[in-house]
Amino acid sequence: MVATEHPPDALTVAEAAQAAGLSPHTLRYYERAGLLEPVSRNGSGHRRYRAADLERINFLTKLRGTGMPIRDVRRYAELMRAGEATNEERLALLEAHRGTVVAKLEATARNLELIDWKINFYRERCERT
Amino acid sequence: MVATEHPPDALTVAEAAQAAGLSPHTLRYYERAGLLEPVSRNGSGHRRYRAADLERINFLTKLRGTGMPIRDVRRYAELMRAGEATNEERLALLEAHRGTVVAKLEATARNLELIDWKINFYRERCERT
DNA sequence: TCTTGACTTAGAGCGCGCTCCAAGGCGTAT
DNA sequence: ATACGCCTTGGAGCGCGCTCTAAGTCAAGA
Repeated sequence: MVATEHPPDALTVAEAAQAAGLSPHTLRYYERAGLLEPVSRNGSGHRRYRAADLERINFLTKLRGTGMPIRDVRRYAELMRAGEATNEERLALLEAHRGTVVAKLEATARNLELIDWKINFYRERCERT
Repeated sequence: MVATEHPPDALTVAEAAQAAGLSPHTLRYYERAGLLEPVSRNGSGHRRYRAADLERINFLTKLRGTGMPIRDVRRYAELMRAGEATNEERLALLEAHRGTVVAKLEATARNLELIDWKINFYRERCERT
């Protein structure tokens, strides 16, 4: 069988990766790189992902999905590990990231305007009514 | 003097790079990589950028600025070189890219929602009114 | 004449973010 | 017993997009 003992509701690395839309390789890499706390293991040393792990993975994929660099995600993870005292800094990190993302969205939208203009240009030239 | 003879209104690589918000290195790299037609040279073999070059550079920075991969920009440049017969394909390329960009914008906006939620969470927790 | 400084090239190097490989372990099915 | 299949690890490799280096050319100024 694949997932040996499934004690409570824990997922294997393959299952968790699938659920997160990542590869098992990537999920292990994130853990090694300090983006994720070391996840619990079963008797054979295999990773077992529980709901809390999946939630953290979900949030980190949002961070990555908005372009936050690995090193900043790691920083965020370190702050999590450091406890409640770091709430202010976590907030600052997220706010700074938000600013970056919004700026990037706006810049992309502006760049897209010229591309749209060019698309219209070609549409007319191609006599597609 | 820096820019030897400035015959009509042509810019040196440094000037053109500055105008485009790129480095001279990058501008030469784009030319080598086929993203840009070989630009004209002065008697000493130095590049001289004219208005038409600057326009093409401007457009390619929009493509790059919306995340189009180098290889696709090169493809677009090849189509330009191949003449009017490729208008349809150029249009298709730009439309496909537009779709990719819009999808990415939407995905980013969705990802940002959860991040915003988290920001609000921390704002409350930090008792910042 | 010599120095300065921007230019030229081919090619090497780099940071990022994965992605994969090799060698080995463990638990179940045959 | 043996094979299968998924797991483990450290470390190598890769694709992308620059970014820089080295060695050399050229034109102008002192």
